[in-house]
Amino acid sequence: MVKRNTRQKRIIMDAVCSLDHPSATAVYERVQAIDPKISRSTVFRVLSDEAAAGKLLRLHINGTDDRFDPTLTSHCHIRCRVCGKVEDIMTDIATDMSSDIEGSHGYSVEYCDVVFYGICPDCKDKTNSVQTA
Amino acid sequence: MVKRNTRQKRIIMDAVCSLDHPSATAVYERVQAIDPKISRSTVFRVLSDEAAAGKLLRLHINGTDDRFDPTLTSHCHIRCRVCGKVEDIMTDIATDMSSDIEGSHGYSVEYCDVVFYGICPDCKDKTNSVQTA
DNA sequence: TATATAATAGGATCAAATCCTAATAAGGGG
DNA sequence: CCCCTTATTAGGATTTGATCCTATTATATA
Repeated sequence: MVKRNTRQKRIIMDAVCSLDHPSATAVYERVQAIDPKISRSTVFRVLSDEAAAGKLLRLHINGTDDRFDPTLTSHCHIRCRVCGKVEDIMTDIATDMSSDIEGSHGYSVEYCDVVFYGICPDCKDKTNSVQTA
Repeated sequence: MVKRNTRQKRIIMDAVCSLDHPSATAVYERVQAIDPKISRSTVFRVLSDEAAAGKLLRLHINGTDDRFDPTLTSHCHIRCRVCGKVEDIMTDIATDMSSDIEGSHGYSVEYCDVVFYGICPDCKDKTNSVQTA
């Protein structure tokens, strides 16, 4: 008996998928709304375990707590420094970079995190309307 | 009177420069060895302030606490998952990527973090010698 | 269905980071 | 060169994301 498919685990994974790059706390709040009996430690443990098992990505993004991402294909992220939103960027540039690094630095590269920081179109629009008002 | 050049600040910045991508705690320990009267909160505050002022980079790297880097020119990082070492990779690929993102996603990109994870040449050698032994 | 044990609930605990306030000292003005 | 304003620090309290601990629960196999 290796791994059990528990109700808690299903609810937690559903929450990750239905939210947008949520933090563990955000997942916990969503899960609480569905079943208040599910404990914080279960949420943190399941997220950690699933990330360690490669079922989720665990993202370290400047200025926020860790985020979780069910999208496993190679991609980048971008965070708006105004509204805090994190978005996927489906590009595979990192793969080319990884092989460059292998050659030039002698590392075996296993994984690559690329995070852009900036201002999203929505927040740019808002800033502009304030300026022109 | 805008900003003061204090002895504590000088010691802390020297420590960051003499260490290799140190965490705040590593800086604190180095600083303690020089002057045990300098408090932990001063170290954390100075590092945060200098990072916010753009005098240092603050790196969020998976599986470790924040690291600080006095190198301000655009570059990437790589972390060995065996020994934990963090190295600079002086490449400017991120700049090209940033302008791509501006075009395709409408963001104003201000900054980009690129972190590779893998195994450094030293740790690879050790692994090999164990295997062949 | 019975049972061995993986997984959870809930609280305790840990550590990085921040906050608070009286005391200190940097550095510009006189 | 010294004084005075106030930015900065020391030191401890506090916050918070995350992990750990243990009795209890419930999954999945025989």
